[in-house]
Amino acid sequence: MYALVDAVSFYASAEKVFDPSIRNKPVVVLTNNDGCICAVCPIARKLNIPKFGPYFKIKQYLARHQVVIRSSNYELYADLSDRMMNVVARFCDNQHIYSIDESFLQFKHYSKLIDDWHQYGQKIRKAVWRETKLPVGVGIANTPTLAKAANHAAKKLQGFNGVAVIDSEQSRKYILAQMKVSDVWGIGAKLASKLNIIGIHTALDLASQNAKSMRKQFSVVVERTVNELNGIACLTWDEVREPKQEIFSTRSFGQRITNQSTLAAALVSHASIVARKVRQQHSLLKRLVVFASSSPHQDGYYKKSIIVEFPQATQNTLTIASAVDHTVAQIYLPGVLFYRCGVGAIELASSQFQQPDLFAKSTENKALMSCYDIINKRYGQGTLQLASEGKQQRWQMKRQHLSPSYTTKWCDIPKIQC
DNA sequence: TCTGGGGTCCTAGGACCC
DNA sequence: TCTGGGGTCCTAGGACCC
Repeated sequence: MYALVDAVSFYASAEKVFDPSIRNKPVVVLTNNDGCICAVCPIARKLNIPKFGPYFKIKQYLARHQVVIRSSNYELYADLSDRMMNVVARFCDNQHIYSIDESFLQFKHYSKLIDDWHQYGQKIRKAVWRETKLPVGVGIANTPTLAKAANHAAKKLQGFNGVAVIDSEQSRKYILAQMKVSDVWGIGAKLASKLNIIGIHTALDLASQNAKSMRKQFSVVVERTVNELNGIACLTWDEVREPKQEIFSTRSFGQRITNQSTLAAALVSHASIVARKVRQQHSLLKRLVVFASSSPHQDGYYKKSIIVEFPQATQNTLTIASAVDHTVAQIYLPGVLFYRCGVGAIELASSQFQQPDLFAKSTENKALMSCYDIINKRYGQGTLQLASEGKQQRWQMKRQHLSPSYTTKWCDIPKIQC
C-alpha cells in the first residue's frame, strides 16, 4: 500500500501556525517578487480567487474582501515542512518527499500490522496536527496515482474528513467517478481538453479506456496513468526515487538589472545553489546551461544562454561558480533590462562511477565542500558563501508582505504574553 | 508608476555522421 | 506498384506539477 500525505494549501496554513489572529480569515500567499498568487486557504477559496493569477490584476478585489496577503516566506515553510515530514516518517517503512508539502509513504512490513487503514490515516493526520498545527489530507491506495486520487477525495469530497482509502472496487469507482479527468495526476489542461472531446470527462472514464489504445492516441504517460488508475502499479518505489536528471535554479529579480557585475553576482549565487543540490543527490555535474533574459511580457525580448561543459564531471562549488562567472560577459548586453536569470545542470553523472582524468589534477576538494555544506545546513544557507555572490544582493526579490521567520531567526521567535 | 513563479521532463525537428 | 537509412546529438518549446 501507498499513502500520499500533503498539507491543505500549505503556504497559507503555514502562515496561520504562528498567527492565530488570521486563522479564521481568508489568506493568500504570493510567489517570489509578489508576482502571482500561489496558495489560497479554504476560506479564501470561497471567494473564487484564481491560483497562479498575477497579483496586481486582482489586488483591488482582494482588498475589497479584506483578504490577508502574505509574501512567500520560504525560511518558515522549509522549516515547518521538515517538522511535518519527520512526524509523517514515523508511520511508514519508507518515505519519499515529493515536494515541499507532499510525501509518498510505502508500507511493507507495516501492512501486516494495520487492519484499519481509515483509522491509521486519521492517526497520521492527528499526529501532524498535534505536533505542527498543519492540516493534512491522507490518501491511501495500492498505486501512487490512486493514492493521489484518494488524497484529492479526502480533501475535496464530502464525508471523508481528511482521509480516503481506495481498497476495493467499490471505493475506487466511487472516488474516480466524482473526480474530473483534469484532476488526475499527470493529466494537465491540454490533455484534459483533448480527452473531453472524445467523451472522457471523469477519472473513471479514463480508467475504463484501453491502456494500449490510449498509448497510441496519446502517449506512454497516459497509458501508464490508465494502468495505475486500475490498480496496476507502473513505477517501482526505486524508480519514483531516482535522482533528478536536471537541476535548475532560476529567479526573476525584484527590480530590473542593468549592470554586468550584479548579473554576475546573481548567476554565481544560482551556480552555488545548483552545486549544493548536485552534491545532495550524490551526482556530478557534466554540463550546465547559464541564461538570462529580459521580460517576455515586454517588447524587445532578449534572451541568451551559454552551455558550459566540464571536461571532468564535478560537484565543486568553486569550479562551477568560476565557470559560470566566465560566461557572464557573453550573456550580458548593455541596455537590456534583465528580468530573470538562472543556471541549470543539464547533464549529470553518478559520483559512484566517476571517470577520472589521468593527467589532470583533481579539483574536487571534497573535504572543503562537505565542511561548507555542514556549516550551511547547521547555521542556515548563506552562512558561508562565495565573495562573488555579492554582499548586498540588491537583486534579491521583492517581498512586501513578509511574515516573521518564527522558527529560523532568533529575533523573530514568537513572544507569548501572559 | 509599474507590476506576470519556479522546477522537471519529454518530444519533435534539425543538423550531422557513416 | 512504388519505393531512397538509421543513429546520435542538440535545441527549443511544450506539457505538467506545485
